[in-house]
This record gives sequence, structure tokens and C-alpha cells, in this order.
Amino acid sequence: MKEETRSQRIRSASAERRARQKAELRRVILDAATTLFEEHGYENFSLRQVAESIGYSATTIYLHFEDKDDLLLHVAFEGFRRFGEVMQAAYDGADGPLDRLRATGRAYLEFGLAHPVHYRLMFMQRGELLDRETPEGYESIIDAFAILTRSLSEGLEAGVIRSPQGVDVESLGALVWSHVHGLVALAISMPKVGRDTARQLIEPHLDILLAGLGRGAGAS
Amino acid sequence: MKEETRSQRIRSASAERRARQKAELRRVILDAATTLFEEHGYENFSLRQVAESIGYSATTIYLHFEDKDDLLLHVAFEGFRRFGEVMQAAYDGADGPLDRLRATGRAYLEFGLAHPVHYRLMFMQRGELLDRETPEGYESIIDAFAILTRSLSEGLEAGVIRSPQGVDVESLGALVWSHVHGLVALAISMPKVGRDTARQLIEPHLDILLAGLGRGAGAS
DNA sequence: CATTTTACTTATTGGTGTTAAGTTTGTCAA
DNA sequence: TTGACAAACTTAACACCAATAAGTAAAATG
Repeated sequence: MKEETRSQRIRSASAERRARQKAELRRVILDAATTLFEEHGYENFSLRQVAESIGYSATTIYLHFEDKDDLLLHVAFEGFRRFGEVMQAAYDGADGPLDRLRATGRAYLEFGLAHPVHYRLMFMQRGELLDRETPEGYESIIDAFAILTRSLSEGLEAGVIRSPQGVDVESLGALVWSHVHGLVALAISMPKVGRDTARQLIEPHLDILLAGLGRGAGAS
Repeated sequence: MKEETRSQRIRSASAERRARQKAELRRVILDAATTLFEEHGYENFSLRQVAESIGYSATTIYLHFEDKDDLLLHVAFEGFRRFGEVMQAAYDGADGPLDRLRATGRAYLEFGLAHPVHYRLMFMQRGELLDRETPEGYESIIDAFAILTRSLSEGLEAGVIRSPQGVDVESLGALVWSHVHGLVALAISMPKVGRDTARQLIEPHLDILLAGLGRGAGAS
């Protein structure tokens, strides 16, 4: 009995340890991938490099991730997690819906400018990756988007912003999102626009957006 | 003398023919590349495929283009040319600065939705390609952008739009550009947004933009 | 102690861009 | 007309890449 119990304990502890080690290696791979991805960018990112940097053969990665896209998806999740934190901080640091929209807008731009490689992966390069499965990683995306829609809902409720006719809150979120996304996307993609121009334009940009939302759009 | 002249004529005609044939092959390569690029997208586009599709070996391409990026650059130029035509048509089909901005905005969206692969290459994927050299292909880009700034200048002159403080016409162009670019970019990159949402949002989007420009932006 | 499972590696396949080294074909002067 | 030369094009090769299959050594299990 006693022996039986002990061996059982050992067995389960051993299984636990192996699971932990497996999860650890997965983390090591993901961290190395994230670093190398940011360093070399999407185009020059390879599984072989990741494997070499952590002292494993390339095929080992396939024991922890389905394929390259799956690994990239989780690199993107890492980005979404950080992104969510930044947005939440911006939200918390401001008062009232309008200021919150403004603050999150600024934070959004700065995140994009500070992490262009990640930003591209998350929002520009492989959007279809996000349709793969729906694991726990999606929470961060939903959270980040929820911060935006929360500000909008608060603004609608308080009456300080008005949605154009026939546009629900979710679409309104997409509208606001697209506004600042355009600026970020151009800044990190088109050298002619660039970071300085984006920083110069963000305030007028937000002015226009908030003014447009404030008055409601009846034209046309 | 007569023989001398004839041989000279033959010689120059021959050289001309060779130059023409060379240019023709270059065109054939470029057309095949453009087609295959649109079919397979950036990621699955290869020189070997292009070569195979026109019955040449892959290395022949290097006799007419510096490298893959150079070929892609000229594929992008093809896109810019078409894009410029579409924009010009939209401009010509409308009267007055405001309607022209609106018309070009709509046309811009529809171009992006109709040619997402090209749009990505031109405005999202490899903007640094445009910094390579400055051949004749740039005219189309400049032209397309000029259509936008022309409408803006006309609007400023007529007093129907006002630029935010400290924003010159060129930056104002970038601002307007970024507005509609954001919508297009999200539509073709993020499945959650999608074409339908973009088409639904474009009018409110333009309303907000034009309303914001119309009143001037004094708020901070 | 034997068997099976786990973690990992090596080998291989079929693809990529790019360069170097041929080969054929047309041009041109003697 | 012929021999040198250049242009157009191909084959071979290199160094990568993602991905799969087959193999190996150690650990876990009964």
C-alpha cells in the first residue's frame, strides 16, 4: 500500500515535472522566436535560426508548435499582450471618454512606432493567422479592442460623442481604429511619411476624429 | 559609298530590332510577373514560376531586372499606373474640391478592395522599395498623390476646407491619405473587419474627415 | 528486466534567390 | 567568307528555407 502510494506519487510528480519542462522549452522557443523576429523582421525570420539560438535542432520546434505559422501566431500573441497593457495603462491614466480616446490614440501610435515589426505582424501582415484556432491567446486581442469600445460606449452614454446613422458600436470601433491605424501603418511602411510626420499629425488627426464624432455626421 | 550607307542602315536597324526585342521580353517578363503576383500573392511569388510561365530559364530574368526586388518594384509601378488612372477618373468625374475628395476617397477604397495584393505591395509591404532608384516609374506615384493635393489646394483656396494649425499642404495630404488608407488596410488585412464593413464605413468615414477639415481644428 | 513512450536528432524532399560557368547564336571587321 | 567577339540564354551550383520521415538514446512503465 505504502509502496504503491509512493510510486504513484513519484509517478505523478514525474509527469508533472515533464509537463513543466515541456512548457518551459516551449517558452524558451517562443521567447527566442520573439526576440529574433523583432531583430530580423518577418522576411528574415527562420525556424533554423530560432533553433540554433537556443541550441536545439530545427525539428524540435515542431514538437511544440504546429508549424512556422503557428509559432508566428504566438509571437503575435506576445505582441497583443504587451499592446493590451499599454492600452490599458493609457485608458487608466485618463479621465472621461474623450480624453481616454485621445490617450489611447496616442498610446496606439507610440506602440506602433516603437514596435513596428510586431505591429506589422499583428495588424498588417497576416491577419488571417488570427482565424486559425481560438486559444487563450485571443483574450489579449479582445481585451485590447474592448478598451476602445468601452471608451466609445461611455462616450455615447454620456452624450459627448454621437455615432453616425446606422453605425453600431462595434463598427464605430472599427472606424476609430482605422483612423489611427492608417497613420501608424503609413508611418512604418512608407518612408516618405515616416515617424516624425506621424507624430506631427497625430494631434490634428485626433482632433478631426473627435470633432467628427462630437457633432455627429449628418452630411450626404 | 552606297554599300557603306546600306550596311550602316542595316546595322542600325538591326541594333534597333535587338533593342526592341529586348524591351519586348522585358515587358513579357513584367506582365507574367504581374499576373502571377496577383494570382499567388507576395509570399508565393517566385522567379522560377515567372520564368517557367514564359518558357525561359530563371536566370534570364536577371538579364532584364537587377533582382527579385527590382522586378517587384516594377510590378508595383504597374499598380501605381492603374491606380493613378482610377484616381484621375474619379477626380474628373466630380465637381468642386469637396466632392472630388469624396469621389477620390471612394475610388481609393474600391481600388484597394479590388486589388488587395497590389495594394499591399504598393502601400503596406515594401515601402522601402520605393527608395531604390528614381526611374520614370515614379511619375505615376507622384501623379496619384498630386491628384489628392490638388483637391486639397483647391479646397484651401476656395475656403471650403481649412488646414489645422501648423500643417502644411503636403502633411495635410498625408493626413487625408492616412484616413482612407487605414480603412483599406484593415479591410484587406483583418478578416474581422472585411470588405463589407469597409464599404459600410466609408461614407461616415469621409463625413467625419470632411467635417473635421471643414470646420478647422482648434481643439487640443 | 523488457517494453513502450518521450524527447530529440539526422537525413531527405522539394522549394527558394542568386552567382558562376558554360553554350549557342547572331554581329561585325578583316 | 571567315574568325573574333559579344549578346542571349541555359545548366550547374551554392546556400538557404519549411516540412516530413526515419532513426536513436534515454526515461518511464508494468
